[in-house]
Amino acid sequence: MNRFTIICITACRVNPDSLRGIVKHRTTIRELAEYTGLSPAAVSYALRGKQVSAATERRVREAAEKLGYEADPIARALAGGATAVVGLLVGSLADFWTQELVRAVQRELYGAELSALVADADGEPARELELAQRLVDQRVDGLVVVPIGPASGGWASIARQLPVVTIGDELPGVAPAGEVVFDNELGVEQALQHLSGLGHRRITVLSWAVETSPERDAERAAALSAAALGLDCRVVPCAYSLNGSQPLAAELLDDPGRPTAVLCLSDSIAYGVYAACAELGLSIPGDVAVAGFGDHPISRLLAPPLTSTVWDVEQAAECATSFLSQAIAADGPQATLREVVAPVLAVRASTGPPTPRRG
Amino acid sequence: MNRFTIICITACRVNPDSLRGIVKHRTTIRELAEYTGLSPAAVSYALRGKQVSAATERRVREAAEKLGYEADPIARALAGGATAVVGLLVGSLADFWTQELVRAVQRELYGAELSALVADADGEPARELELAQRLVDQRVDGLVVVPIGPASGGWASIARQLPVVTIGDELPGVAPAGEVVFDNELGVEQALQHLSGLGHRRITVLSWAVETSPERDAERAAALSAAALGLDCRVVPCAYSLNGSQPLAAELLDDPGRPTAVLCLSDSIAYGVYAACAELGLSIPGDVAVAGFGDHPISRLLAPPLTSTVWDVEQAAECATSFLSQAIAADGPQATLREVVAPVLAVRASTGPPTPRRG
DNA sequence: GATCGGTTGTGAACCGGTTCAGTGAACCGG
DNA sequence: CCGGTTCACTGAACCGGTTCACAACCGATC
Repeated sequence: MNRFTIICITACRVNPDSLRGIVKHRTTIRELAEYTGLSPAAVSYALRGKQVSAATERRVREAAEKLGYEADPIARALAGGATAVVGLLVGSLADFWTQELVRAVQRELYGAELSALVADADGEPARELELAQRLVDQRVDGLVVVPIGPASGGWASIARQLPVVTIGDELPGVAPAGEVVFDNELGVEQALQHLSGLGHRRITVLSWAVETSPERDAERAAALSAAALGLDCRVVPCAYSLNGSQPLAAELLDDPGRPTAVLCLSDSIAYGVYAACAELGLSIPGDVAVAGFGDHPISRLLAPPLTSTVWDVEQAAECATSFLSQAIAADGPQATLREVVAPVLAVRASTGPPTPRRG
Repeated sequence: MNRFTIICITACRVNPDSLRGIVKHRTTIRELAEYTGLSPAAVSYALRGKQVSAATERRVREAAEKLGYEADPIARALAGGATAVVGLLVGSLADFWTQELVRAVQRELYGAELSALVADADGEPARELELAQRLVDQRVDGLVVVPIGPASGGWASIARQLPVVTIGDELPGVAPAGEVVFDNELGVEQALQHLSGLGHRRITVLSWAVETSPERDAERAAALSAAALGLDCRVVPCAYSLNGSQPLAAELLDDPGRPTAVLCLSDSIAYGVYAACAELGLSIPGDVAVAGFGDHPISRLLAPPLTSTVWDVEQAAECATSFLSQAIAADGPQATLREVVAPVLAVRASTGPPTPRRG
């Protein structure tokens, strides 16, 4: 059998202009240098307003405008510059409040001309540090963390490499660039006082299943015991989502000796309690009073509307972004910026006085 | 006044090993080359299993393992390789269903060892393309888009540069790498049939305020008119969020000639209607029946539980990620992968027969 | 034994910025 | 007029990979 080899040589002289729009060519700094008659180094400096005369800077800027030059973020990152990307690491994206926080942070970052590389530990504390390292490898300029894991040495090492801002819980011993702290201690105290005031004595706290450091654990225990004067109060760790809390709540409430009130440290958890109550035919707040934490926009639409502790996500996001921007601009270790967000208890119909049990 | 100049010279001989853990040093490909006695090029090839003998490949892999070598994603990206980052561009992160989708996509991407650069157009269609371009500039390997804007020429150009997968609406004329399509036409038809079957005649559809292309607009109009046989059906565009829909719904319902049923093309919109009803003292479904779209996990917890059209976010996310992975691996234009997700109407207590009006 | 084709591996250029050391020119006080 | 600064800019190295063109080597074929 014969084999034919067909050779086809086409001489092709393409006018570069005709490629515009088909293959996009980014203007490089060297082209800009040639155009302005300067060296690439001078252009690089000029664009960042350093070490050049005002006249040159203006000339370069005009040329950049004209040629539509924009620095390649990847090349800039490799050379050690900023990427304008920050990492946003959350403990559990399944939690509705966290979702709202992500939205708010995204909006703020857009205003600050930053992009976000979002990572979700999906409720597994062990995954947190690995994801953080991955973000660092991507050369993010900074990190916003909503921690659920313990504050290990790995965090300290990361915080030394780039600015880290925490939202919600702290990472003790890490010395981040900024902290937006929720005063959980006070929040829990207020909520328990409210329930206690209504006459509840047997209360269960559904806490998030966070692998806290000893200090934070102690903090929380202290808050609980302090506020719990005279209260029969149990703390149960719980998955940070609706699907996680529903079965746990069902088990907890399907018992004549059930608590008269449940305080959930996240609205997502409270939603699971609602679902469990519906399943068991228990009425809220008649059979069991329920309070949440975070105050998701939907909570006031539930039946009954959910009593919840308001944590302002907009404020938290604004602070965190501002802290991070400052730390990135400062470009060196500074004192930790800190903002404590005060809890406000929004009392709604899901909490009322306990009804006396027959038996 | 005297000036003292203090010169302090400290001869400092640092053992490189002692710096470990203080400043993290990434092993580079050249170090790995030196260690194995090969050239950097050979190592690069070996790590990607190309053009090298099996023995060499094994040797390099072992050395990489031993030295803890991991390729720098930034350098790789600059050299034209893959970044293992994909862009996730959503029309409105304020929409709860979109939030769920983002969560699901994140989880899938984690499984595929990809990271996500998330961008939110925040309900503004004009912002969509700009954000997409920004993601392309960041050298993402691909793009997952939940579009709200029109399919302009800009999209076609982007789809030619990298794989694009759409979820939900399509971008006609763009030829993306993959499409996960929601059959909105059928979904709307089913919902309207349900309402019609209950006896509703005057129905308002609160649609998302999407700047659709003519084709999609026509599609939707066709679906509506086809299903709306005998129905007095009005379509009103609405912001894609609770806060956006509540005032609109309040205005719409504060009118004796109000519709007997409202079909919302997103659960977020329906939540706004619930809020408006609470405000106006209208009962659901007695005074007005309400149906949603998307079936957010919370919807079944509302009072009354919301009738909604189920769009499975897990399935959509899985498909989209799979399509994108395939397209990235194929590394060249392929036929568009396509999956149509069928709507399933979950009937709950928020829809019932209309009550006759007095007057 | 010369030629050929295929496999492995190398050297160097390249991606597109940043930055350091160095050079000339202008400037200044003595 | 001279030594010392400061200013504005340049050349070249560098970040850490990828890839192209080519060389060395091998066995098989004519």
